[in-house]
Amino acid sequence: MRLSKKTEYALKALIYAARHPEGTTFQIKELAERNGIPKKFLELILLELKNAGIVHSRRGVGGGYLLARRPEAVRSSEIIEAIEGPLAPARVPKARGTRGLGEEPSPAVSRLVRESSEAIGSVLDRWTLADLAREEQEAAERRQRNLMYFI
Amino acid sequence: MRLSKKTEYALKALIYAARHPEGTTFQIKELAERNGIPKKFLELILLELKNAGIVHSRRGVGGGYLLARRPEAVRSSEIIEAIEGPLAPARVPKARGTRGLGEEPSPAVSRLVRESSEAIGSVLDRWTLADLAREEQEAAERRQRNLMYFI
DNA sequence: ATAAACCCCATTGTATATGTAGGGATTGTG
DNA sequence: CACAATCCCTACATATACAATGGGGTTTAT
Repeated sequence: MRLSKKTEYALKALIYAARHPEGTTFQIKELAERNGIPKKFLELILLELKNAGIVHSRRGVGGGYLLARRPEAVRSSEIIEAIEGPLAPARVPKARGTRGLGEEPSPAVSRLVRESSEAIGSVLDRWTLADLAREEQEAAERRQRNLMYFI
Repeated sequence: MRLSKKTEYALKALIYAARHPEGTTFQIKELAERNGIPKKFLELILLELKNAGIVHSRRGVGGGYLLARRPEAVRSSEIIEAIEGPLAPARVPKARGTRGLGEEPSPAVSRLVRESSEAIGSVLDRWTLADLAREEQEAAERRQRNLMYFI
C-alpha cells in the first residue's frame, strides 16, 4: 500500500480542514506553510477535492476553503479515490511489447487483486475524516505530554 | 491495489509452474510464449524469484526452472514482496520541493496506511500458490463447459 | 564441439509523479 | 472605483519508476 505524495497532501489538508473551526474558511497559503506542502501543488489538489464535492470554496478577499460536509460524513476512501481514481481499476492497462498475443488477464490473478482491493476498501470506508483528525489530535497530545518531562 | 506488469508476470509464471508436473523443469521460452510475456523480461523476473528462494534453476541442456517448495507452502505475499519490495515501506519517500520544512509524516496518515497494509497482508498471506493454481484450473474448466454449448 | 538453456548488466523508450510558471476571475473593503 | 486577497485554470518542466530490449557470458548434456 503506497500513497502518492499528492494523496498524502490531500489527506493532510483535509485533516487540517477538519480541525479548523466549523463554518469558517481556511486559506491555501497558511495550510501550505504549516504543513510543508508546495503552495501551487496544493492549489491543484484542493481544486480536485472541490470537484469531488469534498470541500467548498469562496473566492475573493476573505475567501478560502471549507469542508462541504461534517468530517464524520467523509470516508477516507472517497478522498483517496478523488485523487488517485477508483481503487479497483475495471481493466488492467495493456502491455506494450506483446500486442494482441496471449495477454488475457489470469482469472486467479484477477481474483487476488479483487480480494485485496476489497480488503483495502473496507478499511478505508471505515475510517472517516473525523477519525483521522482525532488520531492526529491524540498524537499531538501525546507528544505534548512527553515534552513535559523535559521542562 | 495496483499490480505492476512485472508482478503480474511473476504470478502468472508461478501459477504455470505450479500446474507443471512436480519435480520436472519448465523452460522460460515456452512459458513466455504460452503466456504472452516478453522472454527477456521474464528472465529477469525468474532470476529475482530464484534469489528470493521461490524457484530453483538448473543450467545447461535440459535445464530450466522448478518450484523450490510445494505450492501450498508459497504465500502470494512472498511472491509480491519478492518483486515489489516490502508491502509496508518503513519510511515514506521524501518530497523534493520542500526540503527540511514541515515534512513530518502525519501520525493519522501513517496509521491509515498501516491498517490498509495489514489488511492487504492478511489477504495475501492467506492465498497460497496452490489456491491460485486451483482457481486458474477451475476457471479453465468453466470456460470449457461453456464452449460445449456451441458444439 | 556444439547447442540448449540459464545468468548478468547496461541501455532505452514511455508513462506517471511531482512540481513550477503565469496569468485570469471573483469579491470584500476603503 | 481601485485594489488587494483569494481562488481558478492551463501549460510546461523535470525526475523517477516502469517495461522492456540488447548483447553477450556461463554451465551442462550429448
